[in-house]
Amino acid sequence: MAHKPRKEMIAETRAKLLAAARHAFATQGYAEASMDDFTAAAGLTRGALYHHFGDKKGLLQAVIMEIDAEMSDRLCAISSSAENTWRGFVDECTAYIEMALEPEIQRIMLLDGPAVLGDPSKWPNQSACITTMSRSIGKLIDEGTIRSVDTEATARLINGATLHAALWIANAQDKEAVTRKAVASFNTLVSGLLADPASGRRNEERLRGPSVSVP
Amino acid sequence: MAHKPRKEMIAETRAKLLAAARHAFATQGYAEASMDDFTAAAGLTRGALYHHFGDKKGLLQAVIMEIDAEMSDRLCAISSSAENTWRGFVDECTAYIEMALEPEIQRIMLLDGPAVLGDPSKWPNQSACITTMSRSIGKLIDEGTIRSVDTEATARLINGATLHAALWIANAQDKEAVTRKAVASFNTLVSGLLADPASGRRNEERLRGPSVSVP
DNA sequence: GCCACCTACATACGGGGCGTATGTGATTTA
DNA sequence: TAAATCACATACGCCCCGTATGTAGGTGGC
Repeated sequence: MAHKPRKEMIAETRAKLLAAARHAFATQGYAEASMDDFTAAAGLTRGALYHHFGDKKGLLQAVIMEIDAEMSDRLCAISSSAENTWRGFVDECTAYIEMALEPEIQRIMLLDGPAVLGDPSKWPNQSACITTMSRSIGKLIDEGTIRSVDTEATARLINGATLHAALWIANAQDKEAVTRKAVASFNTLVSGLLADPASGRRNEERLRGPSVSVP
Repeated sequence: MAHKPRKEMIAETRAKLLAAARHAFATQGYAEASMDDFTAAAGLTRGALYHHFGDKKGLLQAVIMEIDAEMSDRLCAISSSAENTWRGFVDECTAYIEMALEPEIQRIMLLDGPAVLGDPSKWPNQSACITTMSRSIGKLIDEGTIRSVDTEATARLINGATLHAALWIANAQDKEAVTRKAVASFNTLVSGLLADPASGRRNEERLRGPSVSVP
């Protein structure tokens, strides 16, 4: 195995740079992360970085696309394995909150990403998470479970609500108590979407229990 | 009027620095704004700035506190002048969306602020907007208009939802169409809070019309 | 199989921005 | 009026980004 094929070597260095940057951005934040430092940690120099990603923003964009794809995969897996569509939708939302509690996602996707690259809806990946959630909402409308609303608008509203809830939880002292409050309020809110409010309120009681777990 | 009193001169330079920084942060963003440049634009130097605000972050914090106070005042005025509590609450939410459409607020309060200073809930001012909204929700619960939910949690969820809606609208091409969709979905969502869903759905029709105007 | 070429990456250079240390003139206090 | 304080300016060094240039190893044509 004297030499790996060239393409493979290139992909490997690219991956190493991406991983190093991702780690640095997650732990120190975009602004504080020195390109010299984390390229050196990957056994490379800034030259390689500029060759592959253009500039620091381009690097962040690449990191974000990677994380976004991972998040989307996780959400799809969750919603597709639920017993019914509505339950899958709620699971998806709570999973979103849980993901937003992860420091890496919070720092890169929720704080630095929007500040450096602008509104996520304009990101190249078109924020796959929103797309996933929009699809779930569309299914619920087709089923007649929820009222006929604009899927993207609703997805964005819910997205924003859960996201902020996660930020709140992550910075709270008593995470469990705050999580419980947030989930309860969230369930009340989304019950407004249901076509049959009465059934929604029955469901709500059932859901209030094991919705979100805190690490 | 040979010389103004000293205290007044000091307050004046502080205000000049604050205004210059606020303008620079709003138009160029925190990271791109050069302290040398905008202090010079105010007829001063970085020395004055470090004397008054400690460092660049401290300056941003001061700017944020100023804007936050202004936003809180505006929201209070709106909710207190409504015909009833629920209507005041909805007005408050739509006003929040409108404010988030202003480039200055969007850039400083929604993008750079959280990225540089961390979660707004930990800001010194405790984000007066959230407090204002929590109070409104508390009143609605006392009235029996809405169901008994945790006020802060609900305020944060709604806050996040409206905020994201605003970001979405601001970056859309057809702002009016997007605004209409967002407002409609928002009304559907918050109807989940109402104690009497049926009355809520009646109200909703009434509200769907002139809720948010786009500049 | 040799040579010109290209590509992936390293090295070198310049500029700008932040933070700090130090200086200075005006104002206050005794 | 002399000393001390304070508001602000000046000067310096460091770090970090982006670009321009260099180089070695692989690639393709003949």
